[in-house]
Amino acid sequence: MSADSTRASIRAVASLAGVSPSTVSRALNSPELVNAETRRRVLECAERLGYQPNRAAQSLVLGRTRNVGLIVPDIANPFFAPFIKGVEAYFRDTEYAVFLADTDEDTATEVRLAEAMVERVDGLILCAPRMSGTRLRAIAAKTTVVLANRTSRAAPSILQDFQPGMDQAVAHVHALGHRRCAYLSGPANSWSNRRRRRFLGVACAERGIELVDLGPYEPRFTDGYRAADEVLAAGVSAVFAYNDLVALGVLSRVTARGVPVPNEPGGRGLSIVGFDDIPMASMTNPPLTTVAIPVDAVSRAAAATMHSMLDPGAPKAPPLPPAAELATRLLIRGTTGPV
Amino acid sequence: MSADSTRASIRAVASLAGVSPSTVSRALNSPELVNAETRRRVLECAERLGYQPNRAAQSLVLGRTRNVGLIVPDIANPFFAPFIKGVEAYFRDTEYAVFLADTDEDTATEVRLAEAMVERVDGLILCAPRMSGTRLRAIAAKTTVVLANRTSRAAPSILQDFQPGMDQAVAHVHALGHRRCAYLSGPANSWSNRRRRRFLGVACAERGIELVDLGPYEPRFTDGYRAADEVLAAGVSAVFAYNDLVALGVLSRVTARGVPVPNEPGGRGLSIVGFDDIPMASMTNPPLTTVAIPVDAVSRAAAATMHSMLDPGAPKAPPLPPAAELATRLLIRGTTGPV
DNA sequence: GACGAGTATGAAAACGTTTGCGGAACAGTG
DNA sequence: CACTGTTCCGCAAACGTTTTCATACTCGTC
Repeated sequence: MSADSTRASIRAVASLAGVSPSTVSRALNSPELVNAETRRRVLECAERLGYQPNRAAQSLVLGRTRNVGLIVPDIANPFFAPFIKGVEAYFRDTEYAVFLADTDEDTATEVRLAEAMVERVDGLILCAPRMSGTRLRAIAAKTTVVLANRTSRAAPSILQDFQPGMDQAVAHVHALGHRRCAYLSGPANSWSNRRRRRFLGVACAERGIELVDLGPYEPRFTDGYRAADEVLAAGVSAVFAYNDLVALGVLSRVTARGVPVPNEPGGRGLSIVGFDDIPMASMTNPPLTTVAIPVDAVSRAAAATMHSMLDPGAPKAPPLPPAAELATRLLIRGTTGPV
Repeated sequence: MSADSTRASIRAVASLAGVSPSTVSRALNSPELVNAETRRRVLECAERLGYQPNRAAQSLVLGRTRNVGLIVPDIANPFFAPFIKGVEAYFRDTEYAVFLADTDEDTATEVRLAEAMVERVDGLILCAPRMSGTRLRAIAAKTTVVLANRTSRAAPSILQDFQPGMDQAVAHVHALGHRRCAYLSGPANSWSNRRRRRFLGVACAERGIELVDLGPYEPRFTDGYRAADEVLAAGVSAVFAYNDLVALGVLSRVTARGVPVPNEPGGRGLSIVGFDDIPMASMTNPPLTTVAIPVDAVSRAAAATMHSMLDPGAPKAPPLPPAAELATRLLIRGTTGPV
């Protein structure tokens, strides 16, 4: 029921195999340095004793933990689930284990967690971190970090190219006849939010669409409720939400208020465009038109980058996927229609 | 950009403070053993050098890592998110860090991950593990384990009491006039599934409701699609799904096929009852009637149990919440109606 | 038959802590 | 003053590995 019964040490297998601990270590880590026959014997003895090298001792002498940390703002946000899974899947058949933590979208928690992790990992993957650039640099000084959805000179970052998706979305909405739209802003200190807003602004300006800013809102379903009423009050015919959760909140609330989605011939109604393409987005009624993010590519790229930074000679790890893979794109479904 | 620049060791602060390493260690860990003044000086020096004890060295000598592992079947299953958050929140202001891993609902992966974690943690919280009892015992022999949603003699388990919720659900459906219902089974080797099915069976038998078994299905939205068609073919007026994801899949597919939810006066239609009360459940149209699980209580109890097993003298950790807290209960929303 | 080049192995140091043991200083007691 | 007890602190061992260095042995080669 507990971790007692003194696990077999390297010395135990050494004496069982009639060799020195050094030889056991070599047999395990650098096979080419030991005689094939003794190696076989050592391995057999190790197997017999159920020998597992003590991680702490290895870490101590090697100066590395074989752990990597992964910090995301919110596990419950379905956008991050595939990201997490991607990273975990990458490291699964690696000697690394991954520490996952969730900051609850809170910057202070994020910093605390990052500090706590630094001591236990070789590298830290920060997904959409909100902390200040200074903090980020401080962390990056202490360990290897890779950023996703956030730029910084302190560490390499994996980014999506928001432009194509945003451009397609605006073109789509413009083609449907919308001329006055709203943007539901996400957290103010979020890099994603600023980028999305920027490209949206550019695309709208190019096409002569008037853009109303609302928010900021937390990227949660319930914040979409709040947003919905403001959207309706703002007198726009279409709305771009910071992300799908907010969009779905809007959809739910707007529908409940009897406003048709998408717009109806009579001029009433609202078109909604989300962002992320979370699984739920295709399950609603009507299904959500949204800008899809190549999250698998992003997570794999982040993991691979980390891996190759930690083990420069790693066998896996294509350095970086071609930029094209990271492009966003519009998925037209049921929540957008002609005005 | 990397983890170099040789962090300050305990020796460095010792020599700066003009004491021996032992004294520094004691000043940090057992304040009562050192003179107040020297302690102050040591602490100040440690602070000045930004000293952080080397975790690996501590682990090596203490034989404990101050890490706990948490393994769940699927992060993307929104039922687990609150569970994870609960555990993480509990350990946040503790000296423990938590390793989270996701098995992708795969037993082999689960075993692999558990094995990998055993070397890196002091204890393992297994949420709804699918592995065999034998395996479970093997793991429990190597480290401290706490189970959630799974019984075993090998380790303490935190369970929900499915009975009240199931009973309420059946009573509700019975009151609405349903007499022939289906159960959409979850994974065959899932303890939750067996329990849910059992109590459901009993409650239905008591009230003279005929119960049709369908499945098993994976607990995913898309499996709900598949299930929906079988449900419709089975000629039942109400269905109990293994969990909310499946229920929502059914809802989506059934609605798409033009079958009203809930039942209409004419005799057509279907009533749907889910299980878990995931956030999405209240967001659909109509919102899902479901059996809510006290997931916060379960996760906190699991974490607290682990904590008190690891540090018997822990200051926090109320041993176990009263059993009542762990009872499930029915949430009547929009997907159930009179037949 | 000595020598150089490999090849295979062991001894020991090192990694950074914690902690048992003992010693020094000091105060209190007879 | 001799003693006992306390308080504070340093020495050194120990934790389980990896790796450097040295050594012993085996082969060919001149």
